[in-house]
Amino acid sequence: MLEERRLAVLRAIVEDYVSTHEPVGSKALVERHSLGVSPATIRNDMAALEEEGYIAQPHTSAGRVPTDLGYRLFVDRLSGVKPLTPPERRAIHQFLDDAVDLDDVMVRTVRLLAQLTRQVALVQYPSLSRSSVRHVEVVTLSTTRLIILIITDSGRVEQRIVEVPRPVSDVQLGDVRSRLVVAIANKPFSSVPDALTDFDVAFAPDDQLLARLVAAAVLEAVTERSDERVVLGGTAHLARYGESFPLAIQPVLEALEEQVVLLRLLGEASSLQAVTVRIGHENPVEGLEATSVITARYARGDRPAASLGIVGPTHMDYPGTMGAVHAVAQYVSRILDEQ
Amino acid sequence: MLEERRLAVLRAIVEDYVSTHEPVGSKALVERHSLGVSPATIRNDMAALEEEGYIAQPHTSAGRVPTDLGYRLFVDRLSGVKPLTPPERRAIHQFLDDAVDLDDVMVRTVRLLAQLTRQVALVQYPSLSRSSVRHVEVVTLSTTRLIILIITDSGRVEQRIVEVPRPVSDVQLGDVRSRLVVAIANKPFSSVPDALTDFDVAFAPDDQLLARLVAAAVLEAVTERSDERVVLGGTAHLARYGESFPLAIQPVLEALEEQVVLLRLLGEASSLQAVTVRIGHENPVEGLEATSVITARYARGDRPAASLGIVGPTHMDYPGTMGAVHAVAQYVSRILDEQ
DNA sequence: GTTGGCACTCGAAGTCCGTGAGTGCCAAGT
DNA sequence: ACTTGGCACTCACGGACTTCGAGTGCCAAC
Repeated sequence: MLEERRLAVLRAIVEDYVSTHEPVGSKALVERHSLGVSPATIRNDMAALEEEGYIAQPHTSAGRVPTDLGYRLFVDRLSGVKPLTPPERRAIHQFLDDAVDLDDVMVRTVRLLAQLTRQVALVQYPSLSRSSVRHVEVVTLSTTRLIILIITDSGRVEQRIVEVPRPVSDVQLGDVRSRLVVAIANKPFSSVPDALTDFDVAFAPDDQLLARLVAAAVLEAVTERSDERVVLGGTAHLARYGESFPLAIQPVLEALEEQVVLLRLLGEASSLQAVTVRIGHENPVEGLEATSVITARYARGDRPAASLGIVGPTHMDYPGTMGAVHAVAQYVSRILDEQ
Repeated sequence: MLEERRLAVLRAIVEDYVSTHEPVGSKALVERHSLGVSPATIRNDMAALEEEGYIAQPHTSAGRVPTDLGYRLFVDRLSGVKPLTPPERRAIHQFLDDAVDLDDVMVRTVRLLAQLTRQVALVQYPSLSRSSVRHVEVVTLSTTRLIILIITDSGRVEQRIVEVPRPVSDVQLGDVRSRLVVAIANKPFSSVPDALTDFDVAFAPDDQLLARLVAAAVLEAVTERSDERVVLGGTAHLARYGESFPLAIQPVLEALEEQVVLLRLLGEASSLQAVTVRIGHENPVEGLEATSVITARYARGDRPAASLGIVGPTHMDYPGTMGAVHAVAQYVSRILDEQ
């Protein structure tokens, strides 16, 4: 009973603080929520909550503000995931259905997510590591430059440019191409390294160097996890917090410019269904101590593909944002599946 | 004599304001620059300059600040383009020489430019309109989905996905592919539309729909100026102006999220050699009234390819920034040329 | 055309309250 | 054993007031 009300108080504090962005006091709390007790009682609960580390006062004689720990408890036990409204769902549909290719899906998704959540959005390209090779093509750009194209079953195209020391004849090229196709076409990426070991030995001695170079480039394209590309959008939302809040945007913008950082933010998402929330200091990235990251995985068919999510201030609308991230991940999965 | 000193005063004001970001007064001016006259004289000149609209006072009894017009005069007549230091040149070299493909060149360039100028950097992909088709490839992704790849002579790969109503046989596909190659391989983009008119009539009636769909996709890829892609970087620099300056970053970030806007910023650059500077309100984009844009064209071989540049507050170091933009454009031209 | 002098302006920064939201604690009430 | 009203206390915030000084325009003298 007692414990229960305390949690209700915490929930109310989080909700009020998120909507007003101002420290919330006992009196205001009683007025805005029908808690059925007096401010004095609330004060006792607040003192307890503060003791336990869930809330804090910016200074004596100010209202309370949730701590990271408070948000954590709120997310874990006090809030659900708010489903989207039908109009929102419809908007997602319309927006994503018009996408023409994979790049377009990614760009549209990031825009959509930024718009829905009014936060900075991140979308990772589907992982290559579970893709397979649909087709390989080798084309000359000039006499000593080749471009190798690897088309995956997901419609993604990886390219690598190879410089060769000596001009390549059409015959040589044809030879390499056909052997390459035989070796790796329709094989999963994971088996390509095996398939290409000793790729060069079958060639005439003069062509072995060429074969080696091509094989190396293919290998690089397949293993180098260049799939780890992240699209970013909605950074303007960062500027919305009119300096009044403890969110210095410079370090955040800086962090977001690093692909590596973006990958780390998205990378550690857990299970497929759930939405992952990382709050404030829980976040492994320097410069983002005052932000929370909400991510979800999306899938292609039955296998997880990659993650998407948002970055925003810790005092955000968790239920709503989690709902949006979840919904978008689902829809992206569906879109990819259709293709 | 008189006229000359007035210009010297304007130059001094711009230089001081750019370095201190504070309105500059007559006394400070005399102290920091050896103008050889007294503050009172400077005041007279300042009054004249203000009369003519080159400088303004934020409020009575404050120093002067250059107006957009003042910066314009400064750029046109008072400042040169500051060449880079040898170490800087070396850094550019090293940084760009490691690029492995076109995407990489673009990404590295934008980083480099942002770092050198400490401003937001923009780099446009080389124009496709002057490219020619190196090779075309058609590959099936599933029975009813094809992917068309167009490899340009600059090593860029354009892709389009085509949905076809009926499954396509290997024979049909081979037919389409070979005819497509005959029709457009090694032709400049500009002549592709002509080359593809009536592409379908040579096919068997049953295959004409397929041919039409493929031709349409190729045409779209070639004409849709999808070359108009801009890479953006260094947005964190926007946050450097600690709120103290009349640069609200939100509208700027918003503007920079629109590809269309970026293209407009880069699009109207003038001649190949010169660096274009657009100051404050001269800028055609809403939200960027308080920023200046400095752009330069880069080339591939002898033909202009596209533009790159930076966006920053009007009170920036014009000579240095112009130097950096110019130098980077040159180096990018060189790199592209080598490839 | 230049200069020193001088009165004037006015934003920035500091100081000094008054106000009020908010707190913690306590004793009384249920 | 909680809850509650009462009460003294704290302290950030905002307004009013003042001081300070950089900077100005103007003018008479050089």
